Amino acid sequence: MEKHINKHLLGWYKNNKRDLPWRRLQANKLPNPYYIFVSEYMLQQTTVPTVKKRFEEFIKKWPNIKKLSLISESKILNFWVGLGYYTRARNLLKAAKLIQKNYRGRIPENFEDLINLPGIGDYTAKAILGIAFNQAFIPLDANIERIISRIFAYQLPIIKIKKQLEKKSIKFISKKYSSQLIQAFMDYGSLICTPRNPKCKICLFNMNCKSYSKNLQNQIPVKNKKISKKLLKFSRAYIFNNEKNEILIRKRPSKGMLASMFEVPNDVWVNNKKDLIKDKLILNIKNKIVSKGLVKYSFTHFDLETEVFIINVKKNKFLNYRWIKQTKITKSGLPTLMKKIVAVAI
DNA sequence: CTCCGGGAGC
DNA sequence: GCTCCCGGAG
Repeated sequence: MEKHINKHLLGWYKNNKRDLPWRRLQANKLPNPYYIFVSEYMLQQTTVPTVKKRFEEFIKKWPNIKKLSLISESKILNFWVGLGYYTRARNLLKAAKLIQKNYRGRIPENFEDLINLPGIGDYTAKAILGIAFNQAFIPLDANIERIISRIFAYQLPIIKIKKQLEKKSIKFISKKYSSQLIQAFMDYGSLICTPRNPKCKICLFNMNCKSYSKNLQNQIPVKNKKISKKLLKFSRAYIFNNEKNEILIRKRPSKGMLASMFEVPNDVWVNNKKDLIKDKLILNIKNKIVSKGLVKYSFTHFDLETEVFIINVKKNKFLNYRWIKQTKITKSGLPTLMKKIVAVAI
């Protein structure tokens, strides 16, 4: 059955593959390993459409490991703005520096070396080996997990059946066409065997799908049991606007949320509104402070509600701070939350 | 507006 | 098992 499904997938892939910039084939009929390496970091917890917009920009700036290995962390963090999960950017840069130093700039072609690089886990190591080097692996991403759990109609959350999925996935591995098959699976999951309302009617191997035969395709994969309602936290943010229409920003601590990213001054995030404590910068301000409304923002494990204030100040009262022009906010190194906060105020 | 999808580190 | 963001769908 696995061979039969693979054949359909490979045939389908020929005519239906997504045109993605990191997939362009080299003379050896495989993609550029550096492109796969970079794209897999970007694709962790981030959807293809978002990565598509940013990948080519990245490659233009840093076209190979060597170029990338020479830059500083602040450069890559500044680029990463809007992609989120900023640890990925730090790890990508660390990995590039290690590859330049220890492997003369060549992406390692074996599992051991890859998985020891920062930011590369089981999935990413197998994805790089399979897609870029055509080695016989099946990386279990959300698409492939969904397809396999539907084929076998597993009625438990993915997290509970990782072992079974891994075992089943091995039978699908292709020695000869590994690179194409992996990408075929992923595209099929993204376009046909979709998370919601899968297109079972036109699926090429619906006769092999236990979920389809039991009409369970909309229940599988089973959702992870509900995480209790997200915590709501509170903050207040202060837009210091100077006579040149510039806004004061500063760097966040190197640990925790939005680590080392820029921010506008804001109070420590607290669970109860009444526990809010004014940020040091605002304490001795006599100028008029005007509320501009609320910004709600959702993180992985809590939501944040921030009241935004604007204060007109003189630039020379705030030495040792960075300012950015109001007109340059969208292109600035501010993470998305901070851009939304500024947008409410101006 | 709410909900949901998407891997690694510790 | 908890911590890390953001965009798109409904």
